[in-house]
Amino acid sequence: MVSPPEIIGHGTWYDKAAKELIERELRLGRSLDLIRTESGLGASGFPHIGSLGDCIRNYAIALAVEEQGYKAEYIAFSDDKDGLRKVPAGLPKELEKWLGYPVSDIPDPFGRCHESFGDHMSSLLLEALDVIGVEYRFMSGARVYRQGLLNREIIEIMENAERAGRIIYEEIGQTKFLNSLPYFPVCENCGRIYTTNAYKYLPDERKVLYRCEGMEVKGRWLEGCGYEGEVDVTAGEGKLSWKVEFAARWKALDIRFEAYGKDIADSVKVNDRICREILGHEPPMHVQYEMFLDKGGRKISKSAGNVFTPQVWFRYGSPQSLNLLLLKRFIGTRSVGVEDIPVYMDELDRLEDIYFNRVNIEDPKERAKLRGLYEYCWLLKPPKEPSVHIPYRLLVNLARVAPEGREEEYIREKLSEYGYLKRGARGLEERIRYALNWVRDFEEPVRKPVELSAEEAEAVRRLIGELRRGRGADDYQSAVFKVARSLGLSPRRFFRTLYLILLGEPQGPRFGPYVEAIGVENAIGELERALEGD
RNA sequence: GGGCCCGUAGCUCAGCAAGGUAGAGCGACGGCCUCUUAAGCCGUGGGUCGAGGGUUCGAAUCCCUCCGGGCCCGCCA
Repeated sequence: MVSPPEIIGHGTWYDKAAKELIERELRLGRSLDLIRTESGLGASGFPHIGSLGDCIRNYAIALAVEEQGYKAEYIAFSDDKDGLRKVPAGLPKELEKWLGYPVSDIPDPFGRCHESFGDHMSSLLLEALDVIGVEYRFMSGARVYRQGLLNREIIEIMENAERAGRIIYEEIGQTKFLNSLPYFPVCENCGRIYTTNAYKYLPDERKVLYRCEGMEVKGRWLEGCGYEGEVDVTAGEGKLSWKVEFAARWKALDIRFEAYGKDIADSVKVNDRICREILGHEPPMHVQYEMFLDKGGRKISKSAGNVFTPQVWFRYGSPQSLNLLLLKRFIGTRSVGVEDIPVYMDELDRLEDIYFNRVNIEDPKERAKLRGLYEYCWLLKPPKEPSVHIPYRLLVNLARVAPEGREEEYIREKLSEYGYLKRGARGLEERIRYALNWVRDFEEPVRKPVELSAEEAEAVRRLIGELRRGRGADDYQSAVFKVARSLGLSPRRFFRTLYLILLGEPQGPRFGPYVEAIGVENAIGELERALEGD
């Protein structure tokens, strides 16, 4: 009855899903020569952490399929034929004139670094994929339409547009496609894609007739130019509505798996039926996951319009720590913010300890799962040796007090003193960089001028004298007590004042060694400034 | 209107896939260098796992109902 648990692949959710996927394909009698997974890349705004989640989760399934002994491939499909619906936060208002245009037709707002707006945005995501090590086959929607890769499916859908419209209505109650074709032509006159209404299909010529009559997009009316035209649906001068486009993609590109966020759940539901009933093709296996939400509060980056991008994460944390966030759980809404990065950095260290058997986990299933999760964080290419492990907060604390100009040296010395470097220092440099970035960006000392009483000012003056005469940490330490005693001041209070001056905090590391570390001249300089500011 | 997720220690949350002794961080409390400075370390306390029912030898975990909170979609993508 109680049989030992069978561990599939690396023991993770991905391995289990991959097994189900393969079994499903076997049941359907399809070829197993190549199992493709896919995700759509939004190209109309800055890629968010969640955008990367779409990619890496579908890629992880491809990896898991390969672990089962089959060939697999992940396709990153850029939705760059979609129109611009809203000017992303952080970009100039002038872009409003491009609302409704396909993002692949809009010039790159950042200059000439990319061919188009859409190209710029999707390349930001591709960059992140490269940093993380995701292998993908990139496809641009605009190019796919131009190359005619979806033509057979487009025609089939146009010929059955009435049925498609009914399916959409039945599934989600949307009436629009009962009267319009699920195809958006790019207006030959004004160049916009969301203002056109395709109302008639001419099967012999494979053309749709349309009027540029305008549409409401994100609560805002985009007035059409009134142009009436016709367009060949195989010419790549328009696109299918999302309500039917996925189905076309799935069949034409032979996609077997697509995990998606719940925001597009309705579209997937409709497309599943379109795929089966109109294209006669069994849709891919799906898994639905929750969204990643921005945590309010902390300012991240002005230039990025406060979007929590992968690039922001990489400033403070490793690619693998981001993978951990994205892979560890599928269900449950995740509110994420930069403040979570230390947690994931530390958790990854724990997983690494488990992977390298420095920490024993009794339950074999549990152990397999955690080791597997670690391996997937490295996209199944884990390092041969563990890295150095230092609690992120400790690094931040050290980075905060590290004397300017020799931060790294100081941090290394301290860590060595604390015994953290006994097993080597693999990856220490990056960790120090992350912590320094953290402190620079979030803990820029808000050193308010310290108000000194006459007595305290006198104490500071005397201390400066003592520091000048002193030689080394012990002298500096003693000086504080000497001065405090000479004025009948409580050393506790005096230390507090000194830390407020030097660090902006009421506490700090042992005074003498700290003064030595930052350089006694620097310390004296700070103290003199405090006197002047009085 | 339709759908999804969450509810676990004072606080923030992990654990739930594939049931097997209730976990972490922060806070609180106690201790650990000494010329009163420990951003560190060690330890302690703290939970009817939202409520009720079901399945099971066994449920935080699976199923059902209810209560409370949140999110997504609604003629765009």
